[in-house]
Amino acid sequence: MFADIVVDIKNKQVNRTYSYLIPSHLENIIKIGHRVLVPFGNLKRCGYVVDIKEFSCVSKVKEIIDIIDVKNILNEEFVDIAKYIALENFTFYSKAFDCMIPSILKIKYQKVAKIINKELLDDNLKDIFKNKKEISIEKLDIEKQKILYKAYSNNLILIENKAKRRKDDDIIKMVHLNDYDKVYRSNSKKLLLSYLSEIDTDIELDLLIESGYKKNIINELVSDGILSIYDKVINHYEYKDYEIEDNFELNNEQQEVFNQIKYDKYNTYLLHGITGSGKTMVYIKCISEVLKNNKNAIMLVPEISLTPQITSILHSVFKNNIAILHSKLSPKEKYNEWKRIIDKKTRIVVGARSAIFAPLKDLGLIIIDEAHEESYKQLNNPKYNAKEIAELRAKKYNIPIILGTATPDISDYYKATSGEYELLEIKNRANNKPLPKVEVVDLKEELKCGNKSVLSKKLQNELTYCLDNNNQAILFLNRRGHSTFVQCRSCGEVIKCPHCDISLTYHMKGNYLKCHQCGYQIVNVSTCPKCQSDKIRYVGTGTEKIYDEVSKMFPLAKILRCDTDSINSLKDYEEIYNKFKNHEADILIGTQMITKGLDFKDCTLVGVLNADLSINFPKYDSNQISFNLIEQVSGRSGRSDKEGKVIIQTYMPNHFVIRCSKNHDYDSYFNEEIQNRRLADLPPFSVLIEIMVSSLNKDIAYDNAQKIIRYLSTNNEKSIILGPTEDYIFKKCDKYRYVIQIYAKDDLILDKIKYIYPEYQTNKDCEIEITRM
DNA sequence: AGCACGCCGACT
DNA sequence: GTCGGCGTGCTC
Repeated sequence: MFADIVVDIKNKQVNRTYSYLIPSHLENIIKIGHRVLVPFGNLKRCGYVVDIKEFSCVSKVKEIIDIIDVKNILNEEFVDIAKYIALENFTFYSKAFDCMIPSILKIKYQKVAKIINKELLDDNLKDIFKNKKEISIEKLDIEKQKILYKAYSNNLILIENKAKRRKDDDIIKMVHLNDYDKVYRSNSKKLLLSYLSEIDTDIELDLLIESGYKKNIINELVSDGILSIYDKVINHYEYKDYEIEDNFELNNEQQEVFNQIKYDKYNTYLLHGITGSGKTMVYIKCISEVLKNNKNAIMLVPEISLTPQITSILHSVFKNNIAILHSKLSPKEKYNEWKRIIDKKTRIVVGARSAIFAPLKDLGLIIIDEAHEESYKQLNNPKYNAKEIAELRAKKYNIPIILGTATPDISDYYKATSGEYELLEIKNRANNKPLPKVEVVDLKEELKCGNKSVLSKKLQNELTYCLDNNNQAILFLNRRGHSTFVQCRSCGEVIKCPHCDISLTYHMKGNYLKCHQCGYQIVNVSTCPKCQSDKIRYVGTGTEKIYDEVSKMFPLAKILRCDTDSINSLKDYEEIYNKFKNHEADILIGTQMITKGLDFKDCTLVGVLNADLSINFPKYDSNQISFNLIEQVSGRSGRSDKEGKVIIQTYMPNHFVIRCSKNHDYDSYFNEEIQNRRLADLPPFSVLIEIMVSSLNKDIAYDNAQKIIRYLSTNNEKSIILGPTEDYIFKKCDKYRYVIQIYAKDDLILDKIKYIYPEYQTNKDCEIEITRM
């Protein structure tokens, strides 16, 4: 038998399958999805079995060396998913496999030098080897490496490539005593043999060695055929009985939604429920239902923000039947959760984007909470959209997907209205409280009145009122990361990255300037690089500045800051979350992080400090992103008996996004936005594709972009092709970047686009990157 | 990725 | 003449 194998090398030239002979002793053992060790050139590499065939048309096939995982960690389903990712998102096959395997299980490759014969070594070499038989080359300094390569070319030593796998916790080496009649004189051998016949069962090798029996004695007996060593796979827990405490009642609206979901066929339900409508309760009922039918469920949530509270709710209901996967787990912790899934110790997986690859079998349901979130798309290595993977898996198992959100993605809602998805709605909050009142403050007017503060008069008053009544407030500023930059007050020079088109970001910790595009750094800048003036100014507009200003205005209030700069781990986040929840602080200032799913009963005021930041962002879906953000953050206000209030600060009070958010009017917003999209041929009326053409040479990049446009334009009638235009960041890492936008309206052009990629696989002067938006 | 092969300049 | 630089092409 032969296996088609994808070799674990991320390189354009080997991004295909290679055919290998399956050795007879591994036939029927090697299955699709197995990881195997294969010879490749003079390398030993990990390979993924993607197909098994009777014949091979290749004349010089090599044989598979060995199987890497005794237990199959991937299967046909994941092989198909990997193919999909590689093909649809223009990436390497092996890269696509990477995201399905816990990092701890990834194969480490190393190059080692081995001694052939000690007598061949001169003093120099002996010194390098010390007393070892083989040494790893990469760790040595360059001079020593040179000596070794020289010795290798003179046939004095061997150099080999090795592939190492982490020791598997669930595979243990067992020692078995065979029948024998040989009599040993060696005392230690006699001792060992008498011990083994005494216990009369197989024993772990490690245990024997721990009890003082020497490895070489055991090995000698193995080579004499007296003992044999074999791998034993431990674990294999079956699902335990589970008690589900789902005896809470759904309200009528929730119950009606629950009743409409059918579990025996592939279907996508769009659950449109306003903030606070109790979507989580519906999810829990649905998951219980699936478990009752002996099937399992995956639930995706965006990033870490939901985990502390969602997991505590789910934990209280599902106990240990739940595994949690998120990006802030250490590789070891991730692996532990992953193994619980593989070992069938858990039946529900909750996690961020990558949890869609959870090796859960017998799927019965996939839930995607906050389905409008952008974070379900991974932007690079490899690019994929967790929603699409969910679709693949749901089709495979013929099961439903639930997309839950208060602010559906425009394309999703369009599909729901056109019948492709099934629309489920919850129109009232679970506690029947009205949505918070929203007031819009025109920042132009504030400026006219001479208020230069980040907080409008209105917001200041509301904040005072809120704090006086011992309530809590959230202030939201949509400024991602650190947005401080450095400017010279003498000449006005803004310090920019020499390799990119953006200004450098100041890092207080460590006192250095860093380019967030290419990583370029300068330490301790005290004078202007242009005019040598020492009048350097740090300009900040991030949450840090807001924090300072608000603490000056409200010196008695306890204030917390929550953004990517102040949060390093899930623990930090949970600490802030719990502090605010327990009312140990009065004001929470933050970025996107604080907009999602949080539930604080004393929070009655939400301030959106600058709604325009996201509306003006140069993206086709900036309206949608803004509406979602405002709606989501508004939903944090007044979730319990206390009435909530929202203040939106903007320079564009008449923009339809602001107008509709003011009344929490999704329908009007949808109608206006879908109209915009229809007129501009934007999704869902086309597939938006961006091709980025980049080169160190500006002209080469431009000419190639032109060439691609000419190619795509021939015989194209329906689709719209725009560009080439300079990218938002025109120069990045010394490369000039041009962008082509395609509003694809038929499959023809999509096929054509797939042909562009191979053309540029070997072009060194000019790179392309294709992204489906 | 890593190596062999082949073509060119610069040196014992 | 040869040594070593890197550009090119191949690995089942």
